[in-house]
Amino acid sequence: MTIAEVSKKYDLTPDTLRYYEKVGLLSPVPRTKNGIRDYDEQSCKRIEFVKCMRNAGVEIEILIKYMTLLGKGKSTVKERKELLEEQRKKLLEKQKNINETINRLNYKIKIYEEISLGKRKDFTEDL
Amino acid sequence: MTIAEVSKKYDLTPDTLRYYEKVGLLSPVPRTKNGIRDYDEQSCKRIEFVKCMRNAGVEIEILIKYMTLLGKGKSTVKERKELLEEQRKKLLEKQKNINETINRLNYKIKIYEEISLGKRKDFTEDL
DNA sequence: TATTGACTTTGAGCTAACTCCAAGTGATAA
DNA sequence: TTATCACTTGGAGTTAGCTCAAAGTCAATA
Repeated sequence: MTIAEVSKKYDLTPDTLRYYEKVGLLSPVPRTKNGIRDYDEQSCKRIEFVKCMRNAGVEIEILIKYMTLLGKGKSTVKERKELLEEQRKKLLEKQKNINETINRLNYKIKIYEEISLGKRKDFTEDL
Repeated sequence: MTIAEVSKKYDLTPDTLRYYEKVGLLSPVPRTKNGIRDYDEQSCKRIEFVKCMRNAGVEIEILIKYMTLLGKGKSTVKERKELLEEQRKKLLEKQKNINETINRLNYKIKIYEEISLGKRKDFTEDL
């Protein structure tokens, strides 16, 4: 697959794909004889994984570390597990924050709704 | 309340508090005769609100817009409601991404666990 | 043959959200 | 009185994660 195809498939710009490769998120992508990237199955899987993690806000540095461990084979399983557990912990925390904020927004929006409908003429701004 | 007290209370650095004020997230904080900030109830409420929103990743630009509308009184209720609805939509999307990623991490961690326990000697790296 | 268009590289530039620094002020402690 | 300390300001610096620009290569088309 060319970079344009992969770019379309995963909705990441070619620049971003090259950047990910440069910083070590992807093991060097195979090339044609003229040096043009020809993404294989493995590269695509990694890109999909990275995209998923990035969408959740996992830092690139962490992903580089993970990919490096992955490249070293089975001896790094324990370390990889610990790394993923740490990220999960962070995401659970983030999830909690987001849930709290959504609840707060729900409340505020409901109040504004009521004001709009004239059900609350008494409203004092409280945030 | 002094900036140091507020800083401690909300776990935000004094620099961050001054920054928030400078960019317009807080209406000018009251001062003592020597120009030292003396945070009042309203300032604290705003700080708490901003902190909650920032913890969920809501952009400062958006919050500035919201605070500006808030300052203009009841005529902006509809606009404020729309703004909050948009942010809620973004957070729901984010929540979805995070949930997906947590599920994926749970799966990976489980697999690594099994490998560690010798239950899976056959494992092929798949991400 | 000439040009188009997708690719390549290197390296600079950008944005958000802080974070830090230098220089100054004013109240309190020794 | 002198020194300390928490505060003040303006403005520069930092970090993550891209994003863009310039200059070049190569295969395919007019």
